Amino acid sequence: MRRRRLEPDARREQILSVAIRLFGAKPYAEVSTTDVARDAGVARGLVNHYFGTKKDLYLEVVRVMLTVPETALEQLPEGELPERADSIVSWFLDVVSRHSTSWLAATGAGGMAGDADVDEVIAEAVDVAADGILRAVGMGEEPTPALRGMARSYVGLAIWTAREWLQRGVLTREQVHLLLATNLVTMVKRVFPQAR
Amino acid sequence: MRRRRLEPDARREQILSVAIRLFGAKPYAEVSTTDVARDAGVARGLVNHYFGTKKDLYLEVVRVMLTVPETALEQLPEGELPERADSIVSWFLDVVSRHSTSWLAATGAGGMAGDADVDEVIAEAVDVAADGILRAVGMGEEPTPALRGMARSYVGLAIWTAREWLQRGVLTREQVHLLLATNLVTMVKRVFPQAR
DNA sequence: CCGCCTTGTTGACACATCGCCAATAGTGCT
DNA sequence: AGCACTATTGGCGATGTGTCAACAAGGCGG
Repeated sequence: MRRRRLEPDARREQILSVAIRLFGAKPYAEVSTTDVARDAGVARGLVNHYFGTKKDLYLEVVRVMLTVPETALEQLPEGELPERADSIVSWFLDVVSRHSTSWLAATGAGGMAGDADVDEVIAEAVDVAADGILRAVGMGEEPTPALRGMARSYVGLAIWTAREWLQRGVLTREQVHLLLATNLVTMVKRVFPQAR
Repeated sequence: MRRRRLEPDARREQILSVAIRLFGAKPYAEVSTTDVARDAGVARGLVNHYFGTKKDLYLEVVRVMLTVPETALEQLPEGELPERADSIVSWFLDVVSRHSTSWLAATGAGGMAGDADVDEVIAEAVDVAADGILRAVGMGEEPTPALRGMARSYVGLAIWTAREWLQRGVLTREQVHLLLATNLVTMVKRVFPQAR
């Protein structure tokens, strides 16, 4: 058995990519650290050495899966509210459908049966998305906690609806788009103003 | 060690109630069948004897937690759409806040890291809720799959928003009510009609 | 080219949890 | 009281996880 030494960063990266693949394909409980180690061609102890506990590794995986999307909401959409809403929704659906499998796995992890650490990772990603929404609709100037809460609720709607589309396939993209854009307009005009 | 014999139904019920308490307080992974057995004053093997696997027990627990709510949407609300929406939302918030802890635990299980069986149990509960919504707004006559999907999305919004309220406490009940009622009206008037 | 030394890597040990099943002992019935 | 039925037990084997001392790959100085 010839064993090779790698730079810590490289080895860590390699193990992580294997873990992402496995956790993306099977639920948490059905992926053992032995599986990860075997697929990475590495001793099981090394996984713990680099990532600590199995849950720590999983948290890292989910964090990566959810961080991918936040790449390009840079250019804020122009125009009136309805057009802006369309742009935002289109962008969201593009991103989500591109990494659908990993995105579904990450959002489906939505709690890991109530685990606090996993919840926190997801909550952070939702926070980022919610702030992005508020900025895109022109209400990003130091929002109140209540306003951010409402925006997070909308993100929740978006996640659920996208899952309905990608996972169950009962909605077309057009229907999803309509649903999300319409509700976003309603939120901005009728609900968000009541947050004070 | 005096051991007592119980009727199978009684014993099963007793173990289940203990399991509900424990799974309601701690996440899945942090509750061992040993804990359940100890709190029930019973050998661990008996838990398996009555419920099969640990996950089977957990499924039963979640099923009970989510079935509680569907008690009393019997009397359909009267009046025009906005009034109906208010009634539905009020009913939902009442039910949810009454069993808040167990409801939070059950919906927070929303995925258990992607486990298919848990997902299915939750999906069934969401289905029931979605059909209830459609009936309450007068669109319950054999809905198309797309319409039911849209209704499920709304249920998702309701779940997320209620969690935002009960768990994080950044929204008042009034704000939650406004958000859900307003979006429900929008859904019924502008989105649901597009499902064909 | 060779020995050393740093440190990436391994293998095994201890521990926890779970599913299973033969053995045991309550409990109602004759 | 004795018996039969079955609820209940306790332990076995398998699997998974975290830890840690020991090992060796590969660069460096001599």
